[in-house]
Amino acid sequence: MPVDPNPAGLAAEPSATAREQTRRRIIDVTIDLLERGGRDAITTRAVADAAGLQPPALYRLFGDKEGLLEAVAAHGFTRFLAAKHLDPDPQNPIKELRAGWDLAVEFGLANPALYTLMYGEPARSTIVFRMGLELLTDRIRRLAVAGLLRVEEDLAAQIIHATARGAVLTWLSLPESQRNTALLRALREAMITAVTNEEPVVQEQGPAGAARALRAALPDQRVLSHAEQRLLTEWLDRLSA
Amino acid sequence: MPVDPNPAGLAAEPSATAREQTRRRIIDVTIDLLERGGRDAITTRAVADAAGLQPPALYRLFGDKEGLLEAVAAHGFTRFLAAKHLDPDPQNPIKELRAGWDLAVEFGLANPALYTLMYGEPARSTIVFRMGLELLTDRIRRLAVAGLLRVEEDLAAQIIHATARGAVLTWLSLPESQRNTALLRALREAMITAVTNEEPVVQEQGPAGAARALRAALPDQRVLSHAEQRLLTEWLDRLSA
DNA sequence: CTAAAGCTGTTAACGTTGATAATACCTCCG
DNA sequence: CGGAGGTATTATCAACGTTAACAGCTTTAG
Repeated sequence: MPVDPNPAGLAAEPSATAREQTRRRIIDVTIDLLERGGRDAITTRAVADAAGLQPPALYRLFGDKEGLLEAVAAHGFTRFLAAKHLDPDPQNPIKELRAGWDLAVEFGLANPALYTLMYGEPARSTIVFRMGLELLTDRIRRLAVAGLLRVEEDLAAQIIHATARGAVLTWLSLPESQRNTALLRALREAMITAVTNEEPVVQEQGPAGAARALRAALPDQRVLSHAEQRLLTEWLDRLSA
Repeated sequence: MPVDPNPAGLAAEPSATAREQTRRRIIDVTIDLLERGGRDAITTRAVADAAGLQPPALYRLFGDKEGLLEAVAAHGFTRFLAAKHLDPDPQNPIKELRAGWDLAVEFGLANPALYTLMYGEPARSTIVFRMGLELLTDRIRRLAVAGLLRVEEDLAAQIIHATARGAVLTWLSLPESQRNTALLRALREAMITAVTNEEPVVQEQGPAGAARALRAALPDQRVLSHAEQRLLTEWLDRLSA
């Protein structure tokens, strides 16, 4: 693993290092090759040729063909997200969740070869997989704060990802004549009902509202001891104030 | 495409033709190689060697490496289904639908390499894809007859397939420490509510929802000490589950 | 019974692929 | 000026998918 050529992080921001520039160029031509000729069009020779290099140069920059593919996957996704502008201050968290799911699916349908590269084999690119999941955390957090989350946050992220992944891959497997957007809508709404509550379980947002809601529901719980519940109740009272 | 050596369908049932026997042997050793060494372990030379043949023999039997992989995918699935015995006269079609979905997912989790081969790339094996969908038609038909189907039959099949596919691939992408069968249950029930008219069981919310809301809002609070917040977070995690 | 036809499988080889060692270029710094 | 260190190149390797040419064996035709 090569070290950062600019460890101090000084200046040098405007134009990235030459190394980074060639990396970007290679990644770009690789994505181009991928979308043009499919997965098998990516050979070290073809990529090097399209980037104006010789094959061994790739190995110094990416270590491996797998490394190149990982870099391509990661960059392809972030590039797509950068093109879209996300609502900076959303108000309806469920609406926002729908939009996020649609965005992920749209990416897959618009870049089938790249998507297949990223999410076809489960073995590859746990990095990209985690990137995608972490992208959801903010949205899910907002749902939780609003008292709209039906399941744990991690599980919610997994459900959202799984439905989107199944939607994209199934869609791409269907012959065009059988593709119907009703499939996408149905899966999205199934995701919504699995992840969210229709009615918020807390009246007002913030710690105080949530604390009051929890305090009201506390008598039903069975996982805390009496002593724990006593102390918890005290804290909830303080938080409610 | 070679013609059936026994077009009349007379006798000759007990032992298949020699051609079919070697095909089976090759397919078997290929599945073995696949499960043992992953996708890349399938090379024409390795397969031929394991089957006691020379590589060109494969080309006469399967035409192509892709043809071999198709045959492997198709046979792997049917072999799994043959091992399970399906309820010949089911009475509750929704229960049967759940069982069918579980079966498909179970197959994926038990044969990850084979499943990835079949359902990783959407381009490959539209044959196997259709086989899987058609396997659902009977179950879906029974739902429709009972008046329990919420959507068109084709769409229902697609939804069932997509949720199972997303479930398996997502599960396999997760590190073992994060795998939780709640994901599978949640996706299965989401599928049920999307496909059938069954009223979703209004699961008792209890304190979990409020606990999740409070946990998400906790970083904003200012009335509890660090230590108190730590302990509280732990309790909230338990209450959320 | 003999000879042609047809499978089935082999040997040998071709072009391509991912990958690496050895080497040349080039720039920066003392 | 003269190394040092990074960068890219040439030459090459082993492995892969695939094909042509040919050899053994069984079945069928005359």
